[in-house]
Amino acid sequence: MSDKKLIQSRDNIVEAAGRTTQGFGLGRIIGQLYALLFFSPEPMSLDDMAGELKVSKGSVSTNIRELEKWGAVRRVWIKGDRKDYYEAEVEFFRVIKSGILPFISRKLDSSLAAVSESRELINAGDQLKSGDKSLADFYSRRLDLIEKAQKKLSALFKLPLW
Amino acid sequence: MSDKKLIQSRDNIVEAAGRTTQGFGLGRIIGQLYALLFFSPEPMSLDDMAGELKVSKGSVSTNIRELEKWGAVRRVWIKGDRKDYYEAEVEFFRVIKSGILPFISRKLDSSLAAVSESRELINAGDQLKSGDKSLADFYSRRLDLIEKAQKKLSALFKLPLW
DNA sequence: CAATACATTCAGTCCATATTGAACGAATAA
DNA sequence: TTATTCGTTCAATATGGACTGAATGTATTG
Repeated sequence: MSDKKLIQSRDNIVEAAGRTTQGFGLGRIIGQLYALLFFSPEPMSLDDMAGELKVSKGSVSTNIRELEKWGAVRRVWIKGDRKDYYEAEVEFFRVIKSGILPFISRKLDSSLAAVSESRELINAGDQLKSGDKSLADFYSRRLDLIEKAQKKLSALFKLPLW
Repeated sequence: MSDKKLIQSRDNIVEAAGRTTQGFGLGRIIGQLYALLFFSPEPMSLDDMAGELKVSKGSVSTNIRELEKWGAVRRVWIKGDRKDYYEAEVEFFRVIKSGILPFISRKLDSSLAAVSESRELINAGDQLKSGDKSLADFYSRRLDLIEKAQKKLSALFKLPLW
């Protein structure tokens, strides 16, 4: 096997990772970056990564900090070198637990603010015509369903599964 | 409370649902549609929905069938009427279990095809220069990590959590 | 039969946002 | 000090894919 074949097999996964993150609405580069570091025996600098992926340094900077937030990569210091180097956190489940799940959780929380708002809007009104009242009751029961699901979901997210 | 206030509180949630699905890379209308039906006391036709959301009938048709695939809405027949009517499946967890999780699972599976491919590429080569060999070994160990995570993940997806 | 009333399709348009790259600031080196 | 060498920012651009709406197909009605 030539070195070229090895690089090719790595690039194959890099590309797939990019497609995957793109498919989940996270952009292509973030997945490619993680895969690149995951298959790098040595830490890489921003310029290294930009060069390998043929993308701008600005993109690498932005995306690598996103990955850092998730705990998917970490910065490593190399003595006598001013550049920032990064390596991948290779324990997937640590990334999922400490990075991805909280990320999803936060997104959901922010959308649930609307539910509380609507609940207040509905509860606030007391003087109702009879037709409106039955519709308000219906809405109220629907909101109950959402809150029930919310509780189940957040309990699930807190479960120590791994 | 006026009827207007009720509609407003519904639209508030419809909008939030649209933002949420958009945030997850699923498009705005699919979330708005589900929320609209979720808060409708009666089944709605395609024209009803297009009218309420001010979007094209084509969009409604496409998105409602996506929701149908997920089991998030179901078609209901109203006698003596040629239109298709839809109502929401209001049990969130049923939707998550039978619609959303399999959807995610399929996405992940398709990206894991690349892993097998790379595994084969690496295992196929036997005559290696020594430098290449150690890199090949490194890649091989990384692939092991991915497959380990894959197994944990698919086990998790099959867990009867609710 | 023709006319109507519906849902679906898909080429074209449009929009959200991912990505770029020049400008900037900070830190180090000379 | 000035000149480099980094990383970051953000206005501008590029791109993927969501959305539109006219055309199409199909079933029903008259």
